[in-house]
Amino acid sequence: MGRTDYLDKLNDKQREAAMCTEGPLLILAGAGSGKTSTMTHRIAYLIREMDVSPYNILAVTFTNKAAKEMRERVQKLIGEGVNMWILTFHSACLRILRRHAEVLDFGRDFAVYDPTDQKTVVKNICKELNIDTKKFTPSYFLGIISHCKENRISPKEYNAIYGTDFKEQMVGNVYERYDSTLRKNNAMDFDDLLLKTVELFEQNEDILEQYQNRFRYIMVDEYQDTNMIQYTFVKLLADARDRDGNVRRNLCVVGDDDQCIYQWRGADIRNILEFEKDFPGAKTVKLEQNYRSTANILAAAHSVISHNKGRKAKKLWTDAEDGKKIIYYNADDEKDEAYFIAGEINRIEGGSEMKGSGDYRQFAILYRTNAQSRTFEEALSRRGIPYRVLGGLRYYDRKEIKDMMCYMRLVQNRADDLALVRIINEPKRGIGGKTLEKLRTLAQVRGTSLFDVLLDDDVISSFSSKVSENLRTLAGLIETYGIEQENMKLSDLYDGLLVNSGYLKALEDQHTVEAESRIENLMEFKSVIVGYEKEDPNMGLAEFMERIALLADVDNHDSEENAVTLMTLHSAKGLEFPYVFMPGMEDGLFPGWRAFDREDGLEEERRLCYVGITRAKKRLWMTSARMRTLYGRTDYTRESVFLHELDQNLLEGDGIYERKERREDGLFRDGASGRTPIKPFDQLKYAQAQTKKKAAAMAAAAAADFAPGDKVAHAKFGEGTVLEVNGKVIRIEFKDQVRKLALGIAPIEKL
DNA sequence: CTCAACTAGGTTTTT
DNA sequence: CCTAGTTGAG
Repeated sequence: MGRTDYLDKLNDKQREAAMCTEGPLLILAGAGSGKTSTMTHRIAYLIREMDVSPYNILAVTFTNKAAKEMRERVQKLIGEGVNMWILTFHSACLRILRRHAEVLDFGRDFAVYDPTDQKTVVKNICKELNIDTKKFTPSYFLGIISHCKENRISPKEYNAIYGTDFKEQMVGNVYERYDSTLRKNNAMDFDDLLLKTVELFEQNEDILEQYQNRFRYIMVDEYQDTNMIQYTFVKLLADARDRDGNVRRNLCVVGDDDQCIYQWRGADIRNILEFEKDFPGAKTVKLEQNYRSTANILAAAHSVISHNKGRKAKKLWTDAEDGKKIIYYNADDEKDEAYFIAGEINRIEGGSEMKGSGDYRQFAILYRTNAQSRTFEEALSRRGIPYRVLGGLRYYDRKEIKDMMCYMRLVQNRADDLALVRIINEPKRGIGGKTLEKLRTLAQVRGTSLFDVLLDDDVISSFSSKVSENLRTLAGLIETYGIEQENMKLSDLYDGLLVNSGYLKALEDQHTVEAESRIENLMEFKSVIVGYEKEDPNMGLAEFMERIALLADVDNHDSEENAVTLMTLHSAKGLEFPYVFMPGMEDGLFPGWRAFDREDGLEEERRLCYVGITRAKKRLWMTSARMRTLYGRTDYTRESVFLHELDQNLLEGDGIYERKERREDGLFRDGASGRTPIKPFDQLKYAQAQTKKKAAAMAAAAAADFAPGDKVAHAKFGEGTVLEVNGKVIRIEFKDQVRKLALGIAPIEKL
């Protein structure tokens, strides 16, 4: 037995969980209760005390970030680097599938299609089937397809079950074609990674056994967010038998039913609620001591989440001080909200708590939707506060990055028609719809990939000399690098493709600001590649693609960077910050409208709110805006249900935070401020209000522009109308669009 | 075939 | 507000 003093850092419950190594174990870990610490210590304990080889341990998480953190912390505990499977569900499956691809009739280098690729595939199918994509959007089909895959309904089964009406037949048709297209392209989507792995296990007992024997100890993080297929994956691996026939089930799952926020994506909260039923003899350990937040923050979180029904009984407690109260600010509009938050960050940073240390990493602004980030970016940069935005448009979704990735994908996997179509005329090679159509039909008739058609010189020669020349060059390029990739450095391959494809030159010739920034992005991508190379000098193309395919934007951020963090509440799960802002606390935004479609939609939003509140260590702000412009429309709002549910005693003052400063542009009259009284939330009224909302909002917006006694003037301005109040231009109506203008436009007299 | 100009539609959350 | 798709002129 080694020294176990590293376990002293754990509290009794945590230690109990860490040292319980055999049989099924459920760790109900409340927010901030030292979940990761417990898990990593458990792994360390297995290795150091129970003589378990790291080789025999599998730990799965949902995010790369969580996997990375766990690995780092385990390494710290047991010393040297360990080659252990601490991976996300998807990357674990991907690894398994690469090894056994042939068994499933896939090529070893199958591609992984991201949502953009999926959309393209469905779009093409819709075109083939003459489906009006305005009536049925690609995402409509993809939603159903994904749902099917999560619940293991094959296209055949779907048709058998649902083939009744026209719409369902159409969906079934699309699903079937989607599936065969991916297979033909030697590609899998995210859902496939799990689905095919489960199928592999079920259809090949020997392979399953091989993994069962290897992974004798399995741990699952965020178990509350597992869906049906993930559950099956875990169950298959855990239901192993020992030599003497006993079921082993050394499965440890960790989670918190209050933090289940992915039900909309198929997560099944029952997995955690019924763990003890699924795995008889399971032991349950509850971690209820919170080490993260002040007592006030914890109480606030509790006052909100306790409105949910059907929770596992547990209550977090803490030794920490009460701390400051929660600040609520009801802003005029989203700009005012953003300026307030920027001001508060300045105030705290320069205040007694931080004494101007300039450490902006301590702040986070957590919003419901990515669309909200813009206003904050503006307000923060005006005040010179550094920030970084996570999520939103993914780095790898940028056109130029995707294009280069497609070049690389094609080199790796020539059957990837999607990639070829994307880059065949990028840069411009004079290949339009007609040429492409010809190639497509040929490929279809011959039953080969598009690329194979390009290699047929007879075909190529039939085009005009310019086109055929270009196509030959392209095909040659891909072919050459296909051969050379083996003994090439990854970054050289990238450079080679970038230059020899003409992609870089085409951008350089544009001489526009946009092209410049694209080139910059491509250079940045190169440094990403070089970074990977440094990590592993032998990294091949396949491995690189694999690593990058499953990367989310959130994983890409540098946590060392001194900046305020802006991200969605969803991405914030698992993180913590001393100072947290939760803007947009308005019905319709948070909780979002869609929450009312589902039976327990509101409960899920409430859990999201709980997640947000419990991210805060020291202080928490909540804000709302009385008027909000989102997606170009301005609407009046009302305060979020969650604000009403919050224990009002925990709010500073009586819930009203007096504004410290006014916006200097003077768009709003002083008399306009004032707080809507708190009324109990009434869902029915709320729904009715929604139907009348548009008309009311339009009338209200018009009335809001001026008050009785204001000097109002209209004037024609080109094709639009200018509205001026008290000598200041408020807005311009242009055709049917209303554009609010930045100040600085000339007053009417001067027009 | 390419480019620019315009229109229409869609906007929660992610591996 | 965005962007993706369409249209029409070169």
